[in-house]
Amino acid sequence: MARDGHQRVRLRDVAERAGVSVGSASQAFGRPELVSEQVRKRVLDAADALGYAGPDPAARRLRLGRAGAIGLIFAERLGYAFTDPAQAPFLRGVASAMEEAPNGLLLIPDSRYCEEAARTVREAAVDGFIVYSMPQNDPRVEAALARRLPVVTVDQPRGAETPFVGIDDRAGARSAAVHLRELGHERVAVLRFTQELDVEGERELDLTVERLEGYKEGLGEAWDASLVRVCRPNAPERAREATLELLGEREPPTAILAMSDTLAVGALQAAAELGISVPADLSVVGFDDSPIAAHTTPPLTTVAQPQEEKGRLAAQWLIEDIERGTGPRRKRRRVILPTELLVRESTAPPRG
Amino acid sequence: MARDGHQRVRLRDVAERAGVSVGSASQAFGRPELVSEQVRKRVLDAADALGYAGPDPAARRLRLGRAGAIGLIFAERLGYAFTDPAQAPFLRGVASAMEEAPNGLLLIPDSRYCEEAARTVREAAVDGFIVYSMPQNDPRVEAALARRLPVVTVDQPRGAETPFVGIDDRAGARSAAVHLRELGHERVAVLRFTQELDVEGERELDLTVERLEGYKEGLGEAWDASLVRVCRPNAPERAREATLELLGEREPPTAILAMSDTLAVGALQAAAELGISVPADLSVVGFDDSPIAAHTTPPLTTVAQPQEEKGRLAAQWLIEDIERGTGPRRKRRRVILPTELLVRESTAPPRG
DNA sequence: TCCTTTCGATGAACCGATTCATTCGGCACA
DNA sequence: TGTGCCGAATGAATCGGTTCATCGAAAGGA
Repeated sequence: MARDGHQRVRLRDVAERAGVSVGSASQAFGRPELVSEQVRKRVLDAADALGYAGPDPAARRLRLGRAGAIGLIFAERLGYAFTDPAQAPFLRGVASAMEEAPNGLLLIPDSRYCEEAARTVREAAVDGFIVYSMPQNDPRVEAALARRLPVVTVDQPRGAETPFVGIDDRAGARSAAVHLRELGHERVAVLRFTQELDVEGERELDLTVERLEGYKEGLGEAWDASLVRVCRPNAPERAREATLELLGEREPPTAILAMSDTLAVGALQAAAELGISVPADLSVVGFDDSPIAAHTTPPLTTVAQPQEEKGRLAAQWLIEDIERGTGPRRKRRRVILPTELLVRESTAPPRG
Repeated sequence: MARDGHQRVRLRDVAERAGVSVGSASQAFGRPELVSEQVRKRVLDAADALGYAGPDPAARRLRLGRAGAIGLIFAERLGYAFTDPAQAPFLRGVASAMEEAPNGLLLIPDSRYCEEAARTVREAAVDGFIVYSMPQNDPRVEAALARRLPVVTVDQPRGAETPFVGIDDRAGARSAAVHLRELGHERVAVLRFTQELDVEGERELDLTVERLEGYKEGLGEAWDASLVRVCRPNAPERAREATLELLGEREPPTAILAMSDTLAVGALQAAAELGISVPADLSVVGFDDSPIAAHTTPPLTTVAQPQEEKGRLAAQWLIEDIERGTGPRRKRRRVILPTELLVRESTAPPRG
């Protein structure tokens, strides 16, 4: 027995030591009911003695034709992706749908170099992909589609010929705006995501456009383009700065529509810094109903979207497609889940 | 060409169509410099025509002996894991260390059934594992170690014979407690994690014990075991309830030590609900310096730990080990990164 | 013209398993 | 004793590539 740098132990070695054929050894692990109790024990003992950890995943995968994992392609750099707490419920949904089978979830980190990232997609050992909030024409998305594996798209891009899970962003945004109008707000600022995700190429997030349209529709004549601020990345800091700026103007807004709770948090923070009371002097509405929304001070009025359900559905559909194999394509599935305005304590009629 | 249920296209088919050997076809993809421009073009064209998406990952992995991914084993059910925003920076660190090579990050979801989870670990196509904050003797950890792949442990478990990255939990906790003592607090409550992670078997998180010890040391004679509350899971809700209860007592605490920012958020919320001012009437100290800590109201005093650095280091070490292969084991690496008390605005001397 | 290089293509061996058609041994029954 | 049957073990084929020793042809040099 080699001491430190021991060779990899193969099934063959185990079989040899146990004095049986590789076939039998394989059965002993994979389907015990096909071999005699005796052989099974001998094989297991031999494996033990040799320190054999079980069949090599790569090899069995090749033979079985299944990777036992699904890939998840994120919108931004992996790191930033995790910054938005709204994604946690989505992942939870995905995970819950995957609990039954021993599958893994392969995150595809976005590399600094786009080409590398696409390569990761091409070389990923997975049975299918979930594409989550990606801009259209992203090289990773294209690489995923090129692999001809089952793909389910969530939020973005909407156009592709794949099953799609999304929400009615426009309606959700509109409901937030209408809420403020009904409270009587006239000057409403908007904290929005950036439009171009990449410096080069105008890769738009439809989602951003949709929400913007929704705000516009809901605000009606109260819409004021000069009160729109772009926040990039989607993190509190930029929102805080933007809000400080907005509130410092001669005629500050009485309410803020933020495209995410993360941005709303930044707005709340700016208000607190300036001693401006929310909701008495400023109303704030978020989007997502992320886990933090209920725990901010004051608790955030926000547009809830069923993130967990989205994740669960996407994973479920994908797994179905994978299991059906290259069978007959069902008609393209597509669902738009509803949003709901959750009125908490960050909104109130404007003063005066 | 089959229409819908088209067969999988193999390299062999491409080679045949291009009129070259499989060897050459392989080279055309893998190392273009070894074949003539002419052959390369022919192969690529043939691949195109056949809709060949590139070499099958499973097969090439088998041959290459590298999976091109590392596994990440989390503490709790995958879903809950993502609930704690403190883990985001850790993941970011891991991701950043992985950016260079086209690697994937395989999350191992905890199944409802422990056995399933261990099986996922056994069958995961990865080159190594990062074990992150896991209780000792967890079946998944054991499965990971049994695979004889490189493993790096973070936070937990401390005992294993693997490279280890952690922080000085006790010192961190102590510094938080000392801070409160120096401000003059006498009655200090503690919101702690649970000790047993599983109903059966007392699988302790050393981390919890360590922090508890730290608090005890720092508080000295102000330590009062009757003011300790267990919060499970690690989410604001339980902390909120516990805090409401604590503040409703006849002689409420003037300060709270929370083992995570997530718990601290719950405490802040409870205080806000009761109209108790933080920090005037109640001081709160968190742990982690998670992304939300700076954005709570008021901004949270907390023990910062270098999550991102932990992630980066763990991934770096793991990748080194993987690349060195079964080479000579270096002496066991182990690092305890420093924590730092960040005093923000949630702590002040007690009233009166 | 003949001998060396050099460059590129070839195809067999291999990666580590699973599967399945076949063979074998033993037992029951006629 | 011969036949039939059944459960269990066998081992070759296969999964889809990569690699490398070998070979051939073309080019260069004497």
